[in-house]
Formats: sequence, C-alpha cells, structure tokens
Amino acid sequence: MTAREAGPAGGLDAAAGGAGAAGRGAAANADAPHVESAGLAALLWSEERPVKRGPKPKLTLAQVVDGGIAIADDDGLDAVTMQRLADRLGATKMALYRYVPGRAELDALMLDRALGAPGEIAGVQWRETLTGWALEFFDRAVAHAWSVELAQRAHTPGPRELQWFEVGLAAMDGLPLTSAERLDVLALLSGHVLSLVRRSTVSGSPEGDLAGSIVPILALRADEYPFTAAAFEDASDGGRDAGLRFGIDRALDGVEAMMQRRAG
Amino acid sequence: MTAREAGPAGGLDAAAGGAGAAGRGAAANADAPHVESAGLAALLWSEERPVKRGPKPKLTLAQVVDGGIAIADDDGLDAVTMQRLADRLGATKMALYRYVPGRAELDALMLDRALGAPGEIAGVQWRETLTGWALEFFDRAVAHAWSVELAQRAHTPGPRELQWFEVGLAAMDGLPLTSAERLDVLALLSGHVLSLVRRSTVSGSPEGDLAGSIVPILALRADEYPFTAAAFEDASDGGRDAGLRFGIDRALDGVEAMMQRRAG
DNA sequence: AATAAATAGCGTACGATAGACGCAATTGCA
DNA sequence: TGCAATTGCGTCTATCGTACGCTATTTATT
Repeated sequence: MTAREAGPAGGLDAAAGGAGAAGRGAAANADAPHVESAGLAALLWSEERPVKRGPKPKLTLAQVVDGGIAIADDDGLDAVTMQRLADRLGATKMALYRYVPGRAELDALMLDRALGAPGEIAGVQWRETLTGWALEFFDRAVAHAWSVELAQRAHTPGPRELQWFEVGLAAMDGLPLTSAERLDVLALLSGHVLSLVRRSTVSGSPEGDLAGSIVPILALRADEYPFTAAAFEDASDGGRDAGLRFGIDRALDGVEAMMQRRAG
Repeated sequence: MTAREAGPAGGLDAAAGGAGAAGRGAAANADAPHVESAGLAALLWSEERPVKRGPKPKLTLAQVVDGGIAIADDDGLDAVTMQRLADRLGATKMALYRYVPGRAELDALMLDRALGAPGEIAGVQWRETLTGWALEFFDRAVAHAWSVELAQRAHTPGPRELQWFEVGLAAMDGLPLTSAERLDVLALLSGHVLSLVRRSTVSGSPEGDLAGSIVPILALRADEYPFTAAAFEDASDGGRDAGLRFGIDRALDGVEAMMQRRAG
C-alpha cells in the first residue's frame, strides 16, 4: 500500500520535464533501457526503443497491461498483484519489472488503455455532443469499473485520457464560456459520471451499492430519518441509470441557462 | 490489500439484518463481546455494552478512531496502519482488535466521525439551503481529504452520513420532484463536491492535481491537443474554488429550469 | 568466427501489511 | 474467595511490492 501512495511519487514526476528525473524513487531495474529514465511518460506514449541486443523479450508491454486489465475485470483492482499477473502470463513475478517500473505505473497504463479514446460522437449541437460524451464515458468506465478508482487518484494522464478532454472541449468551441468554465463543465460531468459508476457496480456484487446497504438500516431507524427513509422507499424501484441521465441533463440545463442569461 | 477489498465482505453485510451474519469473514476476536456479532452497525451506532467484568479497557473506541483520523490528516490514509495507530496510542497492534474488528470497520468509523453531522444550514429557500449544504460538505471533506476515498467506496453509512441525506432531502421538501429525483440531485451535488475535493488536495502535495501534471505534458504536445492546451493555458490562473461554485450553481440552475418547465 | 556488450528472466532476499490464535493478567459478581 | 469474563499482547503466518545480482541469450563489433 505504501507503494500505491498516490501523488507525484516515483516516476510520476518524471513526466514533468524529462530532465531531473531519477530521484529517490528511482525505478527498479535502472539497468533496463526499455524502461529507464523517462519513466511513465515514455511508457504511456509508447516510445519505441529499436536497440536490439540481448535475448528477445518473451512478452510485450501490451500483454502485461492487458493481463492486468483482464484480472481487474474479473476480480477487481486489488486482485491485480504482480504474482497473479505473472502467473497469468506464464512468467515470474520479477520478470514483469522488465516491462513496467512498478505497480503505480502499471495502474496508469491500465487506466489509459481501459478507458480508451472516445469514439466518434455524433452531434452538431454542443448539447447532444456533450451528452453523448458523458454517456460514452460512462459506458467505458462501467465496462472496467475499477478504472474509476484509478481515474480519481492523482495520476499522469495518458494520451487517450487527453483525447477525452480534447473531444469534450471541442464540443464547446464557440460557446460563450471562458476556458475555465469549459473545464468546469467537463469536471462536473465527469465527476457525476464517475460517481455513478461507483454506485452502479461497486465491487460487482449484488446489493453492494449504497441504496442496498442503506435500506435495511433505514428500516430500523425510519423515525430518526423520515425524509431519507421515505425517499429510499419511493425510489427503490427506479430505473437503472435514470440518475445518470438526470445528472447530465440537469448539468447541461444549467449551462444552457447560464449562457442564455449571459446573452440576454 | 486483500482485506481492504471494498464491498460487502466481512462484517459489512452484518448490517443488512442482524440475523444471518457471522459468515465466512467472521470478525477477529469473536470472543470479544464489545465487538461480536452485530459488527459494524453496533460500532457505528455506538451501542453500549454495560456488562463489566474483566480488566478495564485502557482505551476507548473514540480514542482509536480519533487516532486514526489524526494520522490520516497528517500523512494520508495509507499511513493509517494498525502498527502506527497502536504506537500513537501507546498500545500494541493486536490490542486494537479489541476495539475494532478490522481495518475496514476502522475506515467506516473514521469516515462517519470525520465528516460529522451537518451543522445548522441557514436558508429558507431550497436553493440557498442546498448551496450551503454542498459548500459545507466540501469544507468538511477538504478538512479530511482522505475521507473522499472512503466516502466513494462501498461502505455502510453511519448515523452522521445519514444526517447529511436527511438535511439535503429536507431542503427539497415540497418541491415538484419525485423521490428518485431528489436523491439524484444530492448524488449530482455530492459527486461534484467529492470530485473537486480530490482535485483540490490530491495527496496534499503541491502541484499534485491534474492541472499540475497535465500542463507540462501539454507543453510538449500542444499540437495534438489544441483545445486542451489552450484551455489549460487560459485557465491556469483561475480562482481557487471557482469550479466548486460553478458546478453547484449549474446543477441547481438545471434543477430550477426543470421545475419551471414542469410547472408551466 | 570469436569476442564483447547488452538485455531478459528470475531466484532470493527484505520490510511492511492485516490478521489468527492463544496465553496471562486483571477485574466484577456470586 | 473463587469463578468467569475480558483485556492486553506476544507470536506466527500469508501476502504484498520490490531491491539486488546472477545467468543465459542474443546481437554488434572485431
């Protein structure tokens, strides 16, 4: 867990300039050029290293990352241990460090690969484009529920994550909004989406969500929490992802209202 | 890591009915009545156990939980280990298990205690009340930035967390919204708030936020991500928590717009 | 063709984690 | 005065990430 400490530890800050890296958390296998100084950034942007001398690698970086994703999909993020990943790939634990500097970097690679780049989102109107953006983002995230955890940690964004930004911001091109406001819109939407992904599929277990654990408690203490008890009783049979649409629609209603107010 | 697996493992589902608990993940120290069958729920609602026979406990549950909170405030959630907590309290690691069944339960207790119950939120209008609700929620969460992580995991809500629901729902009493919609409003607001808390204070380190790590990357690849590069360049000197107000205001604008549409 | 230089795989550590188990000392109630 | 409950905690295990260095393999150079 210590190693999973978020923040700019280890090789994360190496992306901040290329020079001055190799600090205290110097990567394992400093002798492995495949990985070396540039650290995470080189991995995320898959900078090739054509120098070929020693034995041929048995694996590829993509295999390692995909293996991690497969394990996470099956049994959750915590099941992705170097040992289990190695077993799956038919290698030993330590062999993996020839491909990935450490667990933190593996996480970053898994995230960027699992989310993927946004597809072509139909829509000429900003509003339907942003709605599609949020819905597609949701779909990607629920498909790999563990990715939410990684996405909301401090991390170095990968190329595909930046693509999401790009597409989202492009949808707002020409609107009467400042740059900060555009980013705030995406933050509001993505925060909502990620929050809902968590509720939808917490640990993949049935009734693992908040409503599932809150209802039996409220049954015993309905008098202390009248509004809450009533709300959860009424809403128990609500549509599956109605909350997702509701939040997106309300957020964009709000943006629209602000722009109209600003225009008139 | 295995033990920190989120979801209804261990004693979490014990809250789901009282009966039928004590499954596979039976709590440590099954011989300790202080903790025993009821598990987390009994702890969260601080059900007393007046039976006094053996030696007097050196500590109290509150001391243990507060100790954990203090460590998390200082050095983050990952620094809260049973060992360190024991050192701080002048006890041994294993002694703590007399007060708390395990790490997961400690987390739940820390969360409920750190967030606390909402204070008296001034406001007669629903809108200003909900704004105050969100802002106060933000303040509480930033004061204990680690709490976001716990709040967004699957967990059993404690009494104070339910109080937040209650206050938020009460603010919407009488509005033309369904129960599901009221819950969705709170989900949208809280998702936004928690998301912003993460951005504000990721791992407590300077420049640990997304903008901090994204800017240097964009400097190298501005041509591939023109909108993103431009947006972050413009917005770099924006107000601190302007994004918080923006999201809250937009969300509530959206709710208002929907109600007006519905009314007329 | 022979040699040197890289590079991959990985065996063997180490320190830290959460937690199981059981013993010994302490205390209240009969 | 004992008996039963209860606390503190010493010991032990399984698992985690990963540092270090050896060996085998492959290519580039001579």
